[in-house]
Amino acid sequence: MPELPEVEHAVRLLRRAVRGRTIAHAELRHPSLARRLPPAVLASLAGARIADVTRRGKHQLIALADGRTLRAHFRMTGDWLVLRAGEEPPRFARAVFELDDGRRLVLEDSRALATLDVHPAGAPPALDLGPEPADPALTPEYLRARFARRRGPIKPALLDQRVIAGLGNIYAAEALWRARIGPRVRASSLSRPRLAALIAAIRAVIGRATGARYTEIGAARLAVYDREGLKCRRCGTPIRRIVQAGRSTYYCPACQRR
DNA sequence: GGTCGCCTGGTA
DNA sequence: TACCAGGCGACC
Repeated sequence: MPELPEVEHAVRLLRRAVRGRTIAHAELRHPSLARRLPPAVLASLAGARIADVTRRGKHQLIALADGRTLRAHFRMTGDWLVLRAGEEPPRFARAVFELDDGRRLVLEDSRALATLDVHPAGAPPALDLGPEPADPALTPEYLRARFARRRGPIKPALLDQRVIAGLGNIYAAEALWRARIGPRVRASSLSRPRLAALIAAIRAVIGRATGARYTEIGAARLAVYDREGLKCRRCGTPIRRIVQAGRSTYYCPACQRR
């Protein structure tokens, strides 16, 4: 379940598995998805050839040869499975796409918060996302401008996808720790050098979105996330947990400056 | 800006 | 039984 590297991993898997294939049949297995995709739209996916799979932020964009875009967002627990012909979809299969070669592409999502949308040809999704972490357009000057009128703390601001696309709760906390910036510091108060350090930290923790999954990175590599009460890897002070904008924030109260 | 709701599960 | 969960949009 995904932050940007996990989504990138999923996109690569998906591209390799389904590009060039045609959807033979599409089926939804949860009412919250059915609410988004009317039966007629779902039925219209049959016969569509998959031209390519790309990513923008945490959105997966499945380009269909007829010009439409099938957009998938994993939210908290979504993932793709590719089943060989005859394999049974698992308990948490929320959408099943049967392909022309008999394999089935399954959206697996225990919490059922993931979304699927179909965008008509000629009307690609308008996502209103900021630059990707790896985008050279992500500069201290850019962040200065975006944060200038924000009164609130930096941590929730980093989760705003309109500012930076793809940063999630874990890596926002990790990046702030690396840059030694306290999560409650006002976004607008950060100087250019500190923003430069923050950008470098974001790139370091996200990696190059090489597709390493959180579970494969292993919790041992994380500096603060989910480490409440454990010693800061830099200074030994116990890590603290607070709640900001309804999300957990983990940080070191000693070496992350206020 | 903050809080809640969406859903359902895993874990203390 | 209660709390927590990697996201995000609606609402105040």
